[in-house]
Amino acid sequence: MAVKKKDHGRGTALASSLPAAGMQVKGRLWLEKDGEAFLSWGRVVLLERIRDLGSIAAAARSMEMAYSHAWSMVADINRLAGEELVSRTFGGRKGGRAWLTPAGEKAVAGFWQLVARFQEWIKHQQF
Amino acid sequence: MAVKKKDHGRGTALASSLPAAGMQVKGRLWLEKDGEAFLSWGRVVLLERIRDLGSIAAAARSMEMAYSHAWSMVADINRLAGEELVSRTFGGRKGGRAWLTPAGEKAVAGFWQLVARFQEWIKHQQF
DNA sequence: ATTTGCTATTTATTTTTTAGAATAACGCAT
DNA sequence: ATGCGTTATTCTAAAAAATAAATAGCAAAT
Repeated sequence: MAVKKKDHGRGTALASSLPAAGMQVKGRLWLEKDGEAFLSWGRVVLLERIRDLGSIAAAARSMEMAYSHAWSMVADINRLAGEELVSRTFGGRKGGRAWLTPAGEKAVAGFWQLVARFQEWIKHQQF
Repeated sequence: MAVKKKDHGRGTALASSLPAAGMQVKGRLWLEKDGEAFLSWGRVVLLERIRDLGSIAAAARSMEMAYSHAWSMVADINRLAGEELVSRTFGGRKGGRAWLTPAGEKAVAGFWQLVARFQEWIKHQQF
């Protein structure tokens, strides 16, 4: 397998330093709202997949994640954001669909900007 | 309980930004050697406890960690370092003891220096 | 009305991770 | 030589996390 589908787990690094003597500094960032996990790598990837694929079910499948898990993540994200980052309808010929609101798009973009700064910082760290 | 004893788990942040609107940037760093986890917060705390308490068993107890888990962490750390960061003897009146080698002390100090830089960086990040 | 494929929700199962228990070996001190 | 509390090691149990399964509701299109 060329690229792992499930490369967004908890222990997985978001950034890493340039290797020196086989030793690398690895790191991970996430956002908390009122002390509760709000956005992390995996969650932001999920949001992007929802945007790209148009449904929570398809997004979950593409990440080899259980639908119920993806669904509860979306519920948490919307609740903690205090507004909908993901909107959806259900019913209809195609069963329903889900999409990112403008606030959702902003959150995704903002997270990746933060990650980019982190990657830049960590690149210059050494042990 | 004033201070949690087990505050060094995988999902626990090493650093966090100043809270803005209830939203905080949290982060975690670790070191990998040849792609395998080498030093992380929990492992470095374990090394410090070994230094302070003089045995792996006492260190594990103080962190409410199973001895067998602490023991295998020490084995991994020494293996990945390519030299002993923790030395030990066994047998004797007091059963045996463990201590940090100079290389072990250096590793602990170096890790906290890295963490300090990380905390300084993340403090100024915002989402 | 029926079909369709999703959302929504709960419950059960599996997997993974971590803790715990149990046993042997060790060697110094008594 | 015996007792002691550790290191060392393996195996089992428990806890946590993730997946899977199962069911109902929905509304557009046929």
